[in-house]
Amino acid sequence: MDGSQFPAGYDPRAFPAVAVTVDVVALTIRQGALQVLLVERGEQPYAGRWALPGGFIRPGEDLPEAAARELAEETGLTPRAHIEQLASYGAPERDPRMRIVSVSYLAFAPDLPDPRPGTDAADAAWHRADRLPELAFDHGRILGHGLERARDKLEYTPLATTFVGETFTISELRGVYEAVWGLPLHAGNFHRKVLSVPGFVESTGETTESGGARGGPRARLYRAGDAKLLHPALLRPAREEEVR
Amino acid sequence: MDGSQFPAGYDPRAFPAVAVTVDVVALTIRQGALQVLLVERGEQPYAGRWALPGGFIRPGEDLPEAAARELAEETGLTPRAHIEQLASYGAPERDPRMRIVSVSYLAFAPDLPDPRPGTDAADAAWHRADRLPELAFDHGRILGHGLERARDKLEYTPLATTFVGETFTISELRGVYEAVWGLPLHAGNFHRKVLSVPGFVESTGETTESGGARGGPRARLYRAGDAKLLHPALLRPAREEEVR
DNA sequence: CCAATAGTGTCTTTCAGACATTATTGA
DNA sequence: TCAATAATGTCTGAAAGACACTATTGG
Repeated sequence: MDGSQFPAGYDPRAFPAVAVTVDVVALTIRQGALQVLLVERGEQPYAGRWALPGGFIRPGEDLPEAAARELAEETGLTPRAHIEQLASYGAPERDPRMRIVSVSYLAFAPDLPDPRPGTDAADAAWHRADRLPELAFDHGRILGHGLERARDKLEYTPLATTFVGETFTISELRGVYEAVWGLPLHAGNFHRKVLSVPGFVESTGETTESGGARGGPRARLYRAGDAKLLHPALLRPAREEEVR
Repeated sequence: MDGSQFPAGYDPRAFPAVAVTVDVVALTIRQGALQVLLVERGEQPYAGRWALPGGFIRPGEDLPEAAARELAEETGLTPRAHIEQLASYGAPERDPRMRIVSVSYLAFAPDLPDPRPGTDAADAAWHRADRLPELAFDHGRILGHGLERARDKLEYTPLATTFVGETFTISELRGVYEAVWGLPLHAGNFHRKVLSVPGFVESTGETTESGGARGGPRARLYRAGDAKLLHPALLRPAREEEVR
Protein backbone atom coordinates (compact mmCIF):
# COMPACT_ATOMS: atom_id res chain seq x y z
CA MET A 1 0.00 0.00 0.00
CA ASP A 2 2.92 2.27 -0.38
CA GLY A 3 3.26 3.53 3.11
CA SER A 4 -0.32 4.53 3.61
CA GLN A 5 0.13 4.41 7.29
CA PHE A 6 3.32 3.53 9.04
CA PRO A 7 2.69 0.73 11.53
CA ALA A 8 4.12 1.67 14.89
CA GLY A 9 7.88 1.68 14.66
CA TYR A 10 7.93 1.27 10.91
CA ASP A 11 8.15 4.76 9.60
CA PRO A 12 10.65 4.28 6.79
CA ARG A 13 12.23 7.60 7.51
CA ALA A 14 13.41 6.15 10.79
CA PHE A 15 15.02 3.14 9.07
CA PRO A 16 18.63 2.52 8.28
CA ALA A 17 18.87 3.76 4.71
CA VAL A 18 18.03 1.43 1.85
CA ALA A 19 19.77 2.19 -1.41
CA VAL A 20 18.37 1.29 -4.82
CA THR A 21 20.59 0.49 -7.77
CA VAL A 22 19.96 -0.55 -11.33
CA ASP A 23 22.13 -3.23 -12.89
CA VAL A 24 22.11 -3.87 -16.60
CA VAL A 25 22.52 -7.14 -18.46
CA ALA A 26 23.56 -5.75 -21.85
CA LEU A 27 23.69 -8.27 -24.66
CA THR A 28 25.05 -8.02 -28.15
CA ILE A 29 26.32 -10.35 -30.82
CA ARG A 30 29.96 -10.09 -31.83
CA GLN A 31 31.87 -12.53 -33.96
CA GLY A 32 28.82 -14.73 -34.14
CA ALA A 33 28.66 -15.20 -30.38
CA LEU A 34 26.41 -13.82 -27.67
CA GLN A 35 28.35 -11.38 -25.51
CA VAL A 36 27.68 -9.61 -22.23
CA LEU A 37 29.00 -6.27 -21.08
CA LEU A 38 30.95 -6.47 -17.81
CA VAL A 39 32.95 -3.94 -15.84
CA GLU A 40 35.89 -4.67 -13.61
CA ARG A 41 35.52 -3.35 -10.10
CA GLY A 42 38.17 -0.96 -8.91
CA GLU A 43 37.30 -0.94 -5.23
CA GLN A 44 36.36 -3.14 -2.35
CA PRO A 45 34.39 -5.23 -1.94
CA TYR A 46 35.14 -7.60 -4.81
CA ALA A 47 37.89 -5.35 -6.15
CA GLY A 48 39.25 -6.81 -9.39
CA ARG A 49 36.17 -8.93 -9.97
CA TRP A 50 33.88 -8.51 -12.94
CA ALA A 51 30.39 -7.21 -12.35
CA LEU A 52 27.36 -5.95 -14.22
CA PRO A 53 27.38 -2.28 -15.11
CA GLY A 54 25.05 -0.33 -12.89
CA GLY A 55 24.76 2.22 -10.14
CA PHE A 56 22.52 4.14 -7.83
CA ILE A 57 19.35 5.76 -9.01
CA ARG A 58 19.39 9.52 -8.81
CA PRO A 59 16.76 11.82 -7.37
CA GLY A 60 14.03 12.53 -9.87
CA GLU A 61 15.11 9.72 -12.16
CA ASP A 62 12.79 6.88 -13.14
CA LEU A 63 14.10 3.33 -13.16
CA PRO A 64 14.31 2.73 -16.93
CA GLU A 65 15.93 6.13 -17.25
CA ALA A 66 18.60 5.15 -14.76
CA ALA A 67 19.24 1.91 -16.62
CA ALA A 68 19.63 3.71 -19.94
CA ARG A 69 21.98 6.23 -18.34
CA GLU A 70 24.18 3.54 -16.82
CA LEU A 71 24.36 1.73 -20.12
CA ALA A 72 25.24 4.92 -21.96
CA GLU A 73 27.96 5.73 -19.47
CA GLU A 74 29.65 2.41 -20.20
CA THR A 75 29.15 1.99 -23.92
CA GLY A 76 29.12 5.57 -25.07
CA LEU A 77 25.80 5.22 -26.84
CA THR A 78 22.30 3.86 -26.60
CA PRO A 79 21.39 3.71 -30.24
CA ARG A 80 18.41 1.53 -31.01
CA ALA A 81 18.93 -0.41 -27.82
CA HIS A 82 15.87 -2.22 -26.60
CA ILE A 83 15.65 -2.15 -22.81
CA GLU A 84 13.28 -3.92 -20.43
CA GLN A 85 13.03 -4.70 -16.77
CA LEU A 86 14.21 -8.06 -15.59
CA ALA A 87 13.76 -8.55 -11.84
CA SER A 88 14.74 -7.14 -8.46
CA TYR A 89 17.08 -8.53 -5.87
CA GLY A 90 17.07 -7.54 -2.26
CA ALA A 91 18.55 -10.23 -0.04
CA PRO A 92 19.79 -8.44 3.09
CA GLU A 93 23.39 -9.60 2.76
CA ARG A 94 23.80 -9.30 -0.99
CA ASP A 95 26.04 -6.29 -0.48
CA PRO A 96 28.25 -6.39 2.60
CA ARG A 97 28.24 -2.63 3.10
CA MET A 98 24.60 -1.76 3.38
CA ARG A 99 21.12 -2.76 2.41
CA ILE A 100 20.89 -2.47 -1.35
CA VAL A 101 17.96 -3.42 -3.53
CA SER A 102 18.90 -3.85 -7.16
CA VAL A 103 16.49 -3.54 -10.06
CA SER A 104 17.96 -5.31 -13.06
CA TYR A 105 17.40 -4.47 -16.70
CA LEU A 106 17.98 -6.34 -19.89
CA ALA A 107 19.31 -4.51 -22.94
CA PHE A 108 19.80 -5.78 -26.48
CA ALA A 109 21.64 -4.04 -29.23
CA PRO A 110 23.28 -4.76 -32.55
CA ASP A 111 27.04 -5.15 -32.68
CA LEU A 112 28.09 -2.48 -30.20
CA PRO A 113 31.50 -0.79 -30.11
CA ASP A 114 34.10 -1.59 -27.50
CA PRO A 115 33.09 -0.05 -24.21
CA ARG A 116 35.07 2.76 -22.64
CA PRO A 117 35.21 2.20 -18.91
CA GLY A 118 33.15 4.71 -16.95
CA THR A 119 34.78 6.98 -14.44
CA ASP A 120 34.13 4.49 -11.70
CA ALA A 121 35.35 1.22 -13.20
CA ALA A 122 38.84 -0.18 -13.71
CA ASP A 123 37.90 -1.73 -17.02
CA ALA A 124 34.95 -2.65 -19.19
CA ALA A 125 34.71 -5.35 -21.83
CA TRP A 126 32.45 -7.72 -23.71
CA HIS A 127 32.56 -11.32 -22.55
CA ARG A 128 31.22 -14.35 -24.35
CA ALA A 129 28.11 -15.58 -22.59
CA ASP A 130 29.41 -19.13 -22.69
CA ARG A 131 32.74 -18.31 -21.03
CA LEU A 132 31.95 -16.07 -18.10
CA PRO A 133 34.20 -15.30 -15.17
CA GLU A 134 32.85 -15.51 -11.66
CA LEU A 135 31.02 -12.29 -10.90
CA ALA A 136 30.82 -10.00 -7.89
CA PHE A 137 27.82 -9.95 -5.55
CA ASP A 138 24.87 -11.99 -6.85
CA HIS A 139 25.49 -10.76 -10.38
CA GLY A 140 26.05 -14.27 -11.67
CA ARG A 141 22.50 -15.15 -10.78
CA ILE A 142 21.14 -11.92 -12.26
CA LEU A 143 23.03 -12.55 -15.47
CA GLY A 144 21.70 -16.09 -15.60
CA HIS A 145 18.15 -14.80 -15.35
CA GLY A 146 18.86 -12.29 -18.09
CA LEU A 147 20.14 -14.94 -20.48
CA GLU A 148 17.15 -17.11 -19.74
CA ARG A 149 14.80 -14.24 -20.44
CA ALA A 150 16.53 -13.41 -23.70
CA ARG A 151 16.30 -17.00 -24.87
CA ASP A 152 12.60 -17.10 -24.05
CA LYS A 153 11.79 -13.82 -25.71
CA LEU A 154 13.34 -14.86 -29.00
CA GLU A 155 10.60 -17.44 -29.22
CA TYR A 156 7.57 -15.24 -29.23
CA THR A 157 8.79 -11.71 -30.00
CA PRO A 158 10.74 -10.21 -32.91
CA LEU A 159 13.53 -9.37 -30.47
CA ALA A 160 16.15 -11.00 -32.67
CA THR A 161 15.81 -8.15 -35.16
CA THR A 162 17.24 -5.75 -32.54
CA PHE A 163 20.52 -7.68 -32.73
CA VAL A 164 21.00 -7.13 -36.44
CA GLY A 165 21.33 -4.01 -38.57
CA GLU A 166 18.65 -1.97 -40.27
CA THR A 167 18.50 -4.53 -43.07
CA PHE A 168 19.60 -8.11 -42.78
CA THR A 169 19.46 -11.49 -44.45
CA ILE A 170 17.57 -14.48 -43.16
CA SER A 171 20.91 -16.15 -42.50
CA GLU A 172 22.01 -13.30 -40.29
CA LEU A 173 18.79 -13.58 -38.37
CA ARG A 174 19.35 -17.30 -38.01
CA GLY A 175 22.82 -16.52 -36.70
CA VAL A 176 21.22 -14.55 -33.87
CA TYR A 177 18.97 -17.42 -32.89
CA GLU A 178 21.86 -19.84 -33.02
CA ALA A 179 24.09 -17.59 -30.92
CA VAL A 180 21.48 -16.91 -28.24
CA TRP A 181 20.14 -20.43 -28.06
CA GLY A 182 23.53 -22.04 -28.54
CA LEU A 183 22.02 -24.47 -31.04
CA PRO A 184 22.46 -25.11 -34.75
CA LEU A 185 19.19 -24.60 -36.63
CA HIS A 186 18.05 -26.11 -39.88
CA ALA A 187 18.61 -23.40 -42.50
CA GLY A 188 15.79 -24.39 -44.84
CA ASN A 189 13.10 -24.82 -42.22
CA PHE A 190 14.14 -21.63 -40.43
CA HIS A 191 13.93 -19.68 -43.64
CA ARG A 192 10.44 -20.87 -44.50
CA LYS A 193 9.28 -20.42 -40.93
CA VAL A 194 10.44 -16.81 -40.60
CA LEU A 195 8.76 -15.78 -43.84
CA SER A 196 5.54 -17.47 -42.78
CA VAL A 197 5.11 -15.43 -39.59
CA PRO A 198 3.05 -12.35 -40.44
CA GLY A 199 4.83 -9.08 -39.72
CA PHE A 200 8.12 -10.58 -38.55
CA VAL A 201 10.20 -9.35 -41.50
CA GLU A 202 9.42 -7.49 -44.70
CA SER A 203 11.34 -7.60 -47.93
CA THR A 204 13.36 -4.59 -49.09
CA GLY A 205 13.55 -5.91 -52.66
CA GLU A 206 17.34 -5.64 -52.49
CA THR A 207 19.98 -8.32 -52.19
CA THR A 208 23.46 -8.39 -50.74
CA GLU A 209 26.26 -7.02 -52.93
CA SER A 210 27.96 -10.36 -53.20
CA GLY A 211 27.47 -13.96 -52.14
CA GLY A 212 28.80 -15.48 -48.95
CA ALA A 213 32.49 -15.55 -48.06
CA ARG A 214 32.71 -19.16 -49.11
CA GLY A 215 30.40 -19.00 -52.09
CA GLY A 216 26.67 -19.14 -52.58
CA PRO A 217 24.06 -16.90 -54.16
CA ARG A 218 23.29 -13.35 -53.08
CA ALA A 219 20.80 -13.28 -50.25
CA ARG A 220 17.69 -11.10 -50.21
CA LEU A 221 17.58 -8.32 -47.67
CA TYR A 222 14.79 -7.76 -45.17
CA ARG A 223 13.95 -5.25 -42.48
CA ALA A 224 11.98 -5.73 -39.27
CA GLY A 225 8.21 -5.87 -39.72
CA ASP A 226 5.54 -4.41 -37.49
CA ALA A 227 4.71 -7.51 -35.45
CA LYS A 228 4.97 -7.18 -31.67
CA LEU A 229 4.40 -10.88 -31.10
CA LEU A 230 5.29 -13.81 -33.31
CA HIS A 231 2.30 -15.88 -34.29
CA PRO A 232 2.93 -18.71 -34.52
CA ALA A 233 5.97 -18.61 -32.27
CA LEU A 234 9.41 -19.94 -33.17
CA LEU A 235 9.71 -22.54 -30.46
CA ARG A 236 13.10 -24.01 -29.79
CA PRO A 237 13.26 -27.77 -29.44
CA ALA A 238 11.73 -28.81 -26.12
CA ARG A 239 14.31 -29.46 -23.46
CA GLU A 240 12.98 -32.45 -21.58
CA GLU A 241 15.19 -31.69 -18.59
CA GLU A 242 13.43 -28.41 -17.96
CA VAL A 243 9.94 -29.79 -18.07
CA ARG A 244 9.88 -31.59 -14.71
CA MET B 1 27.65 -2.50 -9.93
CA ASP B 2 26.07 -2.16 -6.55
CA GLY B 3 27.84 0.82 -5.24
CA SER B 4 31.32 -0.34 -5.91
CA GLN B 5 32.57 3.18 -5.87
CA PHE B 6 30.47 6.19 -5.28
CA PRO B 7 30.98 8.71 -8.06
CA ALA B 8 31.63 12.12 -6.59
CA GLY B 9 28.45 13.42 -5.06
CA TYR B 10 26.62 10.13 -5.36
CA ASP B 11 27.28 8.39 -2.13
CA PRO B 12 23.83 6.92 -1.45
CA ARG B 13 24.20 7.59 2.24
CA ALA B 14 24.11 11.27 1.43
CA PHE B 15 20.86 10.93 -0.54
CA PRO B 16 17.38 11.76 0.51
CA ALA B 17 16.10 8.42 1.74
CA VAL B 18 14.59 5.96 -0.73
CA ALA B 19 12.06 3.58 0.74
CA VAL B 20 11.32 0.13 -0.65
CA THR B 21 7.94 -1.50 -0.37
CA VAL B 22 6.46 -4.75 -1.57
CA ASP B 23 2.95 -4.78 -3.00
CA VAL B 24 1.09 -8.01 -3.56
CA VAL B 25 -1.35 -8.90 -6.30
CA ALA B 26 -3.11 -11.78 -4.57
CA LEU B 27 -5.47 -13.79 -6.76
CA THR B 28 -7.99 -16.43 -5.91
CA ILE B 29 -11.11 -17.90 -7.41
CA ARG B 30 -14.38 -17.43 -5.57
CA GLN B 31 -17.84 -18.11 -6.89
CA GLY B 32 -16.32 -19.06 -10.20
CA ALA B 33 -14.75 -15.64 -10.72
CA LEU B 34 -11.21 -14.37 -10.50
CA GLN B 35 -10.84 -12.11 -7.48
CA VAL B 36 -8.15 -9.78 -6.20
CA LEU B 37 -7.37 -8.84 -2.63
CA LEU B 38 -7.58 -5.11 -1.97
CA VAL B 39 -7.32 -3.00 1.16
CA GLU B 40 -9.01 0.29 1.83
CA ARG B 41 -6.64 3.05 2.80
CA GLY B 42 -7.29 4.71 6.11
CA GLU B 43 -4.99 7.70 5.70
CA GLN B 44 -3.84 10.32 3.29
CA PRO B 45 -2.91 10.29 0.54
CA TYR B 46 -5.70 8.45 -1.21
CA ALA B 47 -7.62 7.91 2.02
CA GLY B 48 -10.70 5.81 1.37
CA ARG B 49 -9.33 4.49 -1.92
CA TRP B 50 -8.62 0.82 -2.53
CA ALA B 51 -5.03 -0.28 -2.92
CA LEU B 52 -2.92 -3.40 -3.12
CA PRO B 53 -1.84 -4.90 0.19
CA GLY B 54 1.78 -4.18 0.90
CA GLY B 55 4.23 -2.32 3.03
CA PHE B 56 7.82 -1.47 3.76
CA ILE B 57 10.49 -4.11 3.81
CA ARG B 58 12.04 -4.60 7.23
CA PRO B 59 15.69 -4.78 8.11
CA GLY B 60 17.07 -8.25 7.57
CA GLU B 61 14.09 -9.36 5.52
CA ASP B 62 14.40 -10.63 1.97
CA LEU B 63 11.92 -9.45 -0.66
CA PRO B 64 9.86 -12.64 -1.07
CA GLU B 65 9.77 -12.93 2.69
CA ALA B 66 8.33 -9.44 2.96
CA ALA B 67 5.70 -10.25 0.34
CA ALA B 68 4.67 -13.42 2.17
CA ARG B 69 4.46 -11.53 5.44
CA GLU B 70 2.30 -8.79 4.00
CA LEU B 71 -0.01 -11.34 2.47
CA ALA B 72 -0.25 -13.25 5.73
CA GLU B 73 -1.04 -10.09 7.65
CA GLU B 74 -4.04 -9.45 5.44
CA THR B 75 -5.42 -12.92 4.84
CA GLY B 76 -4.48 -14.67 8.06
CA LEU B 77 -2.71 -17.49 6.27
CA THR B 78 -0.32 -18.39 3.51
CA PRO B 79 -1.23 -22.00 2.98
CA ARG B 80 -0.09 -23.45 -0.32
CA ALA B 81 0.13 -20.01 -1.83
CA HIS B 82 2.40 -19.77 -4.81
CA ILE B 83 4.25 -16.48 -4.85
CA GLU B 84 6.49 -14.95 -7.49
CA GLN B 85 7.99 -11.61 -8.32
CA LEU B 86 6.22 -9.44 -10.83
CA ALA B 87 8.04 -6.16 -11.48
CA SER B 88 9.30 -3.01 -9.79
CA TYR B 89 7.98 0.53 -10.04
CA GLY B 90 10.00 3.58 -9.17
CA ALA B 91 8.70 6.65 -10.95
CA PRO B 92 9.79 9.62 -8.83
CA GLU B 93 6.29 10.97 -8.27
CA ARG B 94 4.43 7.74 -7.79
CA ASP B 95 4.05 8.51 -4.10
CA PRO B 96 3.59 12.18 -3.22
CA ARG B 97 5.30 11.92 0.15
CA MET B 98 8.71 10.56 -0.71
CA ARG B 99 10.68 8.47 -3.13
CA ILE B 100 9.31 4.95 -2.94
CA VAL B 101 10.35 2.00 -5.07
CA SER B 102 7.81 -0.80 -5.03
CA VAL B 103 8.62 -4.41 -5.79
CA SER B 104 5.41 -6.19 -6.70
CA TYR B 105 4.60 -9.85 -6.18
CA LEU B 106 1.98 -12.12 -7.59
CA ALA B 107 0.31 -14.71 -5.35
CA PHE B 108 -2.15 -17.44 -6.25
CA ALA B 109 -4.11 -19.52 -3.86
CA PRO B 110 -7.19 -21.73 -3.77
CA ASP B 111 -10.42 -20.28 -2.42
CA LEU B 112 -9.10 -18.14 0.42
CA PRO B 113 -11.12 -17.03 3.44
CA ASP B 114 -12.40 -13.51 3.86
CA PRO B 115 -9.53 -11.23 4.76
CA ARG B 116 -9.33 -9.57 8.14
CA PRO B 117 -8.03 -6.05 7.69
CA GLY B 118 -4.50 -5.60 9.01
CA THR B 119 -3.81 -3.12 11.78
CA ASP B 120 -3.08 -0.44 9.24
CA ALA B 121 -6.02 -0.68 6.84
CA ALA B 122 -9.60 0.51 7.13
CA ASP B 123 -10.93 -2.54 5.35
CA ALA B 124 -9.87 -5.47 3.23
CA ALA B 125 -11.92 -7.44 0.74
CA TRP B 126 -11.87 -9.57 -2.38
CA HIS B 127 -12.89 -7.82 -5.56
CA ARG B 128 -13.85 -9.38 -8.87
CA ALA B 129 -11.06 -8.79 -11.36
CA ASP B 130 -13.57 -7.69 -13.96
CA ARG B 131 -15.18 -5.05 -11.75
CA LEU B 132 -12.39 -3.16 -10.11
CA PRO B 133 -12.57 0.22 -8.45
CA GLU B 134 -10.04 2.89 -9.26
CA LEU B 135 -6.95 2.24 -7.20
CA ALA B 136 -4.55 4.44 -5.25
CA PHE B 137 -1.09 5.35 -6.57
CA ASP B 138 -0.09 3.38 -9.68
CA HIS B 139 -1.64 0.24 -8.29
CA GLY B 140 -4.07 -0.05 -11.17
CA ARG B 141 -1.18 -0.50 -13.54
CA ILE B 142 0.55 -2.97 -11.23
CA LEU B 143 -2.62 -4.98 -10.92
CA GLY B 144 -3.02 -4.96 -14.69
CA HIS B 145 0.45 -6.38 -15.11
CA GLY B 146 -0.32 -9.04 -12.52
CA LEU B 147 -3.45 -10.17 -14.31
CA GLU B 148 -1.59 -10.27 -17.60
CA ARG B 149 1.14 -12.38 -16.07
CA ALA B 150 -1.36 -14.78 -14.54
CA ARG B 151 -3.12 -15.23 -17.87
CA ASP B 152 0.18 -15.92 -19.60
CA LYS B 153 1.40 -18.39 -17.03
CA LEU B 154 -1.70 -20.52 -17.27
CA GLU B 155 -0.65 -21.29 -20.79
CA TYR B 156 2.67 -22.93 -20.17
CA THR B 157 2.78 -23.82 -16.49
CA PRO B 158 0.55 -25.95 -14.26
CA LEU B 159 -0.28 -22.84 -12.27
CA ALA B 160 -4.01 -23.46 -12.54
CA THR B 161 -3.68 -26.36 -10.13
CA THR B 162 -2.72 -23.93 -7.35
CA PHE B 163 -6.20 -22.43 -7.60
CA VAL B 164 -8.00 -25.68 -6.88
CA GLY B 165 -7.92 -28.07 -3.94
CA GLU B 166 -5.70 -31.07 -3.34
CA THR B 167 -7.84 -33.14 -5.68
CA PHE B 168 -10.04 -31.76 -8.39
CA THR B 169 -12.03 -32.64 -11.47
CA ILE B 170 -11.17 -31.64 -14.99
CA SER B 171 -14.25 -29.43 -14.97
CA GLU B 172 -13.01 -27.55 -11.93
CA LEU B 173 -9.69 -27.04 -13.64
CA ARG B 174 -11.49 -25.77 -16.72
CA GLY B 175 -13.37 -23.36 -14.47
CA VAL B 176 -10.04 -21.85 -13.42
CA TYR B 177 -8.97 -21.28 -17.01
CA GLU B 178 -12.33 -19.81 -17.89
CA ALA B 179 -12.27 -17.47 -14.89
CA VAL B 180 -8.73 -16.23 -15.43
CA TRP B 181 -9.00 -15.91 -19.19
CA GLY B 182 -12.58 -14.70 -19.10
CA LEU B 183 -13.46 -17.04 -21.94
CA PRO B 184 -15.69 -20.07 -22.30
CA LEU B 185 -13.70 -23.14 -23.31
CA HIS B 186 -14.84 -26.22 -25.14
CA ALA B 187 -15.33 -28.89 -22.48
CA GLY B 188 -14.49 -31.90 -24.63
CA ASN B 189 -11.37 -30.51 -26.22
CA PHE B 190 -10.12 -29.13 -22.91
CA HIS B 191 -10.56 -32.50 -21.27
CA ARG B 192 -8.62 -34.38 -23.89
CA LYS B 193 -5.93 -31.74 -24.03
CA VAL B 194 -5.27 -31.68 -20.28
CA LEU B 195 -4.92 -35.45 -20.10
CA SER B 196 -2.56 -35.42 -23.06
CA VAL B 197 0.02 -33.14 -21.44
CA PRO B 198 2.53 -35.34 -19.60
CA GLY B 199 2.75 -34.60 -15.89
CA PHE B 200 0.01 -31.97 -15.75
CA VAL B 201 -2.45 -34.05 -13.72
CA GLU B 202 -2.46 -37.60 -12.41
CA SER B 203 -5.47 -39.72 -11.63
CA THR B 204 -6.38 -40.56 -8.04
CA GLY B 205 -8.60 -43.43 -9.13
CA GLU B 206 -11.44 -41.85 -7.19
CA THR B 207 -14.52 -40.01 -8.38
CA THR B 208 -16.70 -37.33 -6.87
CA GLU B 209 -19.34 -38.49 -4.38
CA SER B 210 -22.18 -37.41 -6.59
CA GLY B 211 -22.80 -35.97 -10.01
CA GLY B 212 -23.10 -32.30 -10.80
CA ALA B 213 -25.73 -30.06 -9.20
CA ARG B 214 -27.85 -30.26 -12.29
CA GLY B 215 -27.21 -33.89 -13.17
CA GLY B 216 -24.48 -35.72 -15.00
CA PRO B 217 -22.13 -38.58 -14.19
CA ARG B 218 -19.60 -38.56 -11.37
CA ALA B 219 -16.33 -36.98 -12.45
CA ARG B 220 -12.95 -38.60 -11.91
CA LEU B 221 -10.64 -36.89 -9.46
CA TYR B 222 -7.08 -35.85 -10.23
CA ARG B 223 -4.22 -34.25 -8.38
CA ALA B 224 -1.43 -32.05 -9.68
CA GLY B 225 1.33 -33.92 -11.52
CA ASP B 226 5.04 -33.25 -11.41
CA ALA B 227 5.35 -31.14 -14.56
CA LYS B 228 6.92 -27.71 -14.16
CA LEU B 229 6.15 -26.71 -17.71
CA LEU B 230 3.28 -27.78 -19.93
CA HIS B 231 4.39 -29.45 -23.12
CA PRO B 232 2.65 -28.82 -25.36
CA ALA B 233 1.24 -25.63 -23.90
CA LEU B 234 -2.45 -24.81 -23.54
CA LEU B 235 -2.55 -21.77 -25.75
CA ARG B 236 -5.53 -19.51 -25.55
CA PRO B 237 -7.01 -18.38 -28.84
CA ALA B 238 -4.70 -15.83 -30.48
CA ARG B 239 -5.84 -12.28 -29.93
CA GLU B 240 -5.10 -10.54 -33.18
CA GLU B 241 -5.26 -7.13 -31.53
CA GLU B 242 -2.26 -7.91 -29.39
CA VAL B 243 -0.05 -9.10 -32.20
CA ARG B 244 0.80 -5.81 -33.83
C1' DC C 1 34.59 -27.91 -61.52
C1' DC C 2 33.57 -27.98 -56.62
C1' DA C 3 31.95 -26.52 -52.26
C1' DA C 4 29.01 -23.63 -49.88
C1' DT C 5 24.91 -21.23 -49.38
C1' DA C 6 19.91 -19.34 -50.60
C1' DG C 7 15.67 -20.64 -51.22
C1' DT C 8 11.80 -24.00 -52.32
C1' DG C 9 9.13 -28.40 -52.39
C1' DT C 10 7.41 -32.58 -50.24
C1' DC C 11 6.21 -35.78 -46.78
C1' DT C 12 5.08 -37.25 -42.05
C1' DT C 13 3.63 -36.40 -37.54
C1' DT C 14 1.61 -33.69 -34.09
C1' DC C 15 -1.77 -30.87 -32.42
C1' DA C 16 -5.74 -27.53 -32.09
C1' DG C 17 -10.44 -26.85 -32.85
C1' DA C 18 -15.10 -28.05 -34.51
C1' DC C 19 -18.33 -31.32 -33.85
C1' DA C 20 -20.67 -35.69 -32.88
C1' DT C 21 -21.58 -39.47 -29.78
C1' DT C 22 -22.16 -42.36 -25.70
C1' DA C 23 -22.80 -42.96 -20.88
C1' DT C 24 -24.20 -41.52 -16.35
C1' DT C 25 -26.35 -38.92 -13.16
C1' DG C 26 -30.05 -35.47 -10.63
C1' DA C 27 -34.47 -33.57 -10.82
C1' DT D 1 -38.29 -38.99 -18.88
C1' DC D 2 -35.42 -35.18 -19.62
C1' DA D 3 -31.64 -32.11 -19.24
C1' DA D 4 -27.03 -31.58 -17.99
C1' DT D 5 -22.57 -33.15 -17.76
C1' DA D 6 -18.28 -36.52 -18.26
C1' DA D 7 -15.63 -38.60 -21.33
C1' DT D 8 -14.34 -40.28 -25.85
C1' DG D 9 -14.21 -40.42 -31.02
C1' DT D 10 -13.73 -38.36 -35.65
C1' DC D 11 -12.45 -35.12 -38.98
C1' DT D 12 -10.01 -31.02 -40.86
C1' DG D 13 -6.49 -27.72 -41.14
C1' DA D 14 -2.23 -25.60 -39.37
C1' DA D 15 2.25 -26.12 -38.41
C1' DA D 16 6.89 -28.35 -37.13
C1' DG D 17 10.59 -31.14 -38.51
C1' DA D 18 13.12 -34.22 -41.62
C1' DC D 19 14.84 -34.33 -45.98
C1' DA D 20 15.54 -33.68 -50.88
C1' DC D 21 16.33 -30.61 -54.49
C1' DT D 22 17.47 -26.57 -57.52
C1' DA D 23 19.89 -22.39 -58.32
C1' DT D 24 23.61 -19.20 -57.69
C1' DT D 25 27.79 -17.73 -56.26
C1' DG D 26 33.25 -17.68 -54.88
C1' DG D 27 37.41 -20.00 -55.30
